[in-house]
Amino acid sequence: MGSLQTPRGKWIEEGLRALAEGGVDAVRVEALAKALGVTKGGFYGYFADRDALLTEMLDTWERESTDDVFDRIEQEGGDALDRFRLAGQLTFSSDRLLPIDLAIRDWARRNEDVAQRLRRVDNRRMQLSRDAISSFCTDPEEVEARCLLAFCLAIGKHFLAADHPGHPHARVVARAADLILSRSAESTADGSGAYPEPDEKGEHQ
Amino acid sequence: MGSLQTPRGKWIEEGLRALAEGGVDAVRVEALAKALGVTKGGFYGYFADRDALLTEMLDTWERESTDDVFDRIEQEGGDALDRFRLAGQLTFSSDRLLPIDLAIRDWARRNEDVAQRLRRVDNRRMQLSRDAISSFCTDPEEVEARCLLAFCLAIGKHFLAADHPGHPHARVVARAADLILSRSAESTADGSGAYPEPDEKGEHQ
DNA sequence: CTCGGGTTATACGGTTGCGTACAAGGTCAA
DNA sequence: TTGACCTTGTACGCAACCGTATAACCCGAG
Repeated sequence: MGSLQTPRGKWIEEGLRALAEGGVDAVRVEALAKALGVTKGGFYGYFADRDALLTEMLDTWERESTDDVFDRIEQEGGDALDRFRLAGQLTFSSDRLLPIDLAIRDWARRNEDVAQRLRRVDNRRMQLSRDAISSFCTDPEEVEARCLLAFCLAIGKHFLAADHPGHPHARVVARAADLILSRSAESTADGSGAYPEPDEKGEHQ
Repeated sequence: MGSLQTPRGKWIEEGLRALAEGGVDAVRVEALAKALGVTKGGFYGYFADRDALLTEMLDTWERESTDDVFDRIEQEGGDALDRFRLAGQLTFSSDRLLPIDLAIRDWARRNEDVAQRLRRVDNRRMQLSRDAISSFCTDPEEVEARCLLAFCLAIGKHFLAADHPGHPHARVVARAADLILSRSAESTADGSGAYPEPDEKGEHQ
């Protein structure tokens, strides 16, 4: 019954680590076994095959990315903007979830099942964004446009390599968030930004 | 001398096709050979190994994505905004370049050499964006922020799966571009958008 | 201690992929 | 026609990986 030595969850965990680091193709049974300090002997006791592991990895990711985040938000309370910001932090400032998220996005471009899951997740997230932005923007189409921009920024910045000579990257990101999440695009000249990016560690310089 | 049967370029071309469709890991010598209707016999006459092919694929992509595009822009002329828009179309509305671009972005996250190339390319593109946006926005930091948003939108939208119920995706994208590329974020209530996305084929519904 | 259930190591067969060696074929010029 | 050169097919060794079978191992219960 008990998974006493290398429990089911360890394989999933290691699988997600490999996915985050090297993409789906890096999730290899024997490689995971080596990383866990065992051989693949036990693996097929828990999973029918590699595909079964991938499915459970996606289940785990989907739960952590939605249910867990929404539970936490429910707990904290706050208005729509607070909830949106907390969700964004929990998801896109997480050293655990962010790299998995990015890897899954690339995976989804080539696998319809994964794309469908991602759509479920993104749609739930998007609703938070919609609620938040609706609180200061009345035009429904503009709300959608701002939502789109918010997500494109949160995700796209990790796929961009351009520099901003003379401007710290974190500051440019904060300023961009400002443009999207403020009632108007008038510059808020102090650059501290209403929605700072706490985990910006100088990527892309 | 002359590459008379399955020229060097054919391998690169097929390699880029495979890259666009399945990512780096899909670029396999024997698979390319089969796609070209030959065996891998000839491959190693042109390339030292698989890595040499990958390098030349990147060379080709970099040239097509920068030099070729810039030449074309030079030819057409126009003000900074025209040039920026044409560059965007040539790059991100190209059935050829776009999928390669996206695949390379994911590749770059795991390979420093590729990341460096991508940085070169993105920085050149970003300068076009900077010139264009500077023509109507004076705050240098805001210019950078808008440039960032423009690129995040152009690229990020392909990594997002969220829907916009009740709003055609193409229209939301056009509206988002409007927000970034108009002097202010005041809604331009007719949704036709100053910067439509000509090649939006209803992705994500 | 001994037995039994669950977990793991080991060994195997099959597939796919890289890179090499060499033979076979085609083409062009002498 | 013949021979040189270039390109390609075929065959090979090697490694990584999947999934299976089976034997060894560890543990707690009786």
